[in-house]
Amino acid sequence: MTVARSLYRQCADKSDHGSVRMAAVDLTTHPGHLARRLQQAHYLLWNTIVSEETTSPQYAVLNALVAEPGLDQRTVGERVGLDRSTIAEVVSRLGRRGLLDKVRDPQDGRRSLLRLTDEGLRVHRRLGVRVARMNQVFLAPLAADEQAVFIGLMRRVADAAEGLRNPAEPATATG
Amino acid sequence: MTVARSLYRQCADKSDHGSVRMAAVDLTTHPGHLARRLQQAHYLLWNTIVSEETTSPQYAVLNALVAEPGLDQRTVGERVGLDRSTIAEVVSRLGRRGLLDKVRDPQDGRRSLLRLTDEGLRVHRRLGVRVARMNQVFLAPLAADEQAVFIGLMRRVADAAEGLRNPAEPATATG
DNA sequence: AACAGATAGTCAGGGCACTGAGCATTTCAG
DNA sequence: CTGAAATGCTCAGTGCCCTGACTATCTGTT
Repeated sequence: MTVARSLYRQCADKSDHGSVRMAAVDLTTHPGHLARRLQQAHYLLWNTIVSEETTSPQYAVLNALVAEPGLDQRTVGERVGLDRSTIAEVVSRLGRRGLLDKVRDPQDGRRSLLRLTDEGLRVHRRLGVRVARMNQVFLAPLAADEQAVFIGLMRRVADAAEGLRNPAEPATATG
Repeated sequence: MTVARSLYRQCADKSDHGSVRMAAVDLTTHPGHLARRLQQAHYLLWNTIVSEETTSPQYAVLNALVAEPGLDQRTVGERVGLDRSTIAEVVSRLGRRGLLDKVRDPQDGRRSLLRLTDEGLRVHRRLGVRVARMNQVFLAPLAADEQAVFIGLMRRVADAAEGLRNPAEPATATG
């Protein structure tokens, strides 16, 4: 209701210059801007604490394949939240480093089936401890109960937006 | 304390294959992974609700220059959370579109001073309403009080990590 | 005046993330 | 069985984001 009003106070009075600055908003109250800064913070911590070679999205892919070996590329992307183009790039890099194998599905010639190599498994295992430590550092500014709340809220917002991506099938029966 | 243990349960027993999957973690409990997904969600909403031409970081730069016209490039980057390389690219794009002017500081030949053009001001004003609407949609899955909590938590985590970037001057007087 | 260090900006390079176009394969309707 | 629709993937193009190397300018010493 009043949110839009308070965020963007149009200056009806125009005292030449002083009121022009009123048109600017405070970005630290914008969730989108904070989400971006949060991700940058995470990028930084990952790079210093976890690994400089293996990125967070790459680790996510390795992790998905540890959980479900032989998954096809599209599904892996869906599991970790990467679109078709991005998952292709990430998989390509992991393949180039010999961390996973990629084979055409004999049953369905469109699919690419992915499977970790021993080296891929080893990298995933080695990084696990550091990832946990990084998570602690990331959330360190919050008290224990706040951390739980924070994660819950992030998940709910992210999941909600996920629904907007996959427009949800029109539910078969229409008339 | 127990966080690392619960997040990454090493499988001591090895029943061939079933226990291997235990090594995988649940990414939906990882703040970093959620931060990435959150930012993607924001990107999507921005693209559909606010603008396809002007991105969120670009808007942030415009906004900073509305608040403080004639600011130098580095400081603008600091205000909106963009490093020297990224701010250069964003400014270049905005300049190419004629939304801002960039001039060398006569007082200090290293600096580039930035100032919005009339068109830049117009774009910023036009987007303001949509940005507010987008923020509402983004936070819609949360109740009003939860939204406030969420923003507060994000800000604290982001600000804390900010400190790690700029190692903080040794603070002059120590004794 | 000269030199060392700090500072602002550029450039090259690598990675993530999206869209839109296009290709091959599979599936389904007729 | 055949053509249309759906599906999985690739490719080109754009933009954000970082690091490390380099240039130009300024500043404080000596």
